[in-house]
Amino acid sequence: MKLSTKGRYAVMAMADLALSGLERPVPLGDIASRQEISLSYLEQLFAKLRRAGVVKSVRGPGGGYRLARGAGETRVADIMLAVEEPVDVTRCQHKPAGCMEGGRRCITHDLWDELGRHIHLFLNGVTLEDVIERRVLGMSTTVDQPSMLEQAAE
Amino acid sequence: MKLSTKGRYAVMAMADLALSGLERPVPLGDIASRQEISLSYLEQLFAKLRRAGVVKSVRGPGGGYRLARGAGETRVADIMLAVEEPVDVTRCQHKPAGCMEGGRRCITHDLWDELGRHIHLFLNGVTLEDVIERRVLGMSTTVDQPSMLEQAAE
DNA sequence: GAATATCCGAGCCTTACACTCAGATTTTGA
DNA sequence: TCAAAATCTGAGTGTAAGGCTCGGATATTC
Repeated sequence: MKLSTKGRYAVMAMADLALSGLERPVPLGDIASRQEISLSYLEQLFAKLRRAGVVKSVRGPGGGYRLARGAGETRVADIMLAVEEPVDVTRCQHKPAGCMEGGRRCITHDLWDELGRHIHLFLNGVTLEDVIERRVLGMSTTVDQPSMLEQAAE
Repeated sequence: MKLSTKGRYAVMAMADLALSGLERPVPLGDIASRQEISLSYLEQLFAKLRRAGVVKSVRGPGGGYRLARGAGETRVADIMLAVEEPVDVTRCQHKPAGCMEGGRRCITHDLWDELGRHIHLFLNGVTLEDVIERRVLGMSTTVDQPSMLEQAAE
């Protein structure tokens, strides 16, 4: 998973949506002015989020976006994956099996693999609800690993 | 901490150095050809690594680079920090206290903070020795948290 | 039918990444 | 002593991606 401000903007906007979108759909213009993000840019991000099934849209006046599921069921990892480019990552990834000639994996392959998994595990363990309830601090010292069952259910 | 191929190249080269540099200093040309990285680019990376105290250089014929400390004491996080740009990270970081007007921290501030700490903890828990001994796989499911004492010693 | 919203695609500017080039400096050893 | 091997250094280059703008199409409400 890649990490750039694009993903951060998306999560900021989604947190804003989760906070203010309890009743009616929230127009992007509102989020744009509150979070100081360009409207057109937000539109692009939310197009991806919609295609990924993270939000639903309502067109026309009184329309806007709402969460597809509850804030407690929307994981930060889903948002990042929807918005960020699909991981390029060196010359390791785009060769089918192994990144060096002769099909061997390069010496650091496992490391990046593991780091990616690590980041994903963390972001997958944080929901939008955690974010807006400010329950995130300290999570990396007391990691709450999702159970095997939860993992398998995705 | 940023994550790009620059850091990956650096770790690849350092792993190569740890493997082949047991006796004498290793010239960058050797690493460049083995890892298929441009020599001039490697020179730039190793200049940063040297300034950070991660490697030592020996000039002249028969010279090259060697690890400043042992492979077991060289942490991946040190390599990444030496080489990667010093974290830009949204408009959160470059304002002294709080990233929104009025000194409040934005709603997602804690999240990125915690993610950064999480990544650092992981990479700080992996040494070059772990990498070349292929002991990395599975680390993120059984996280070995460095003890508080180790943390404080840095 | 006018206003409000999502949709969509093209394009622009800047920056960083990955890399090249040309050369200076230090040291070895023949 | 001098040529070769190596680290150093700074300047510059091409490309791609990130962040953003613009112009408009489409859908829906009042």
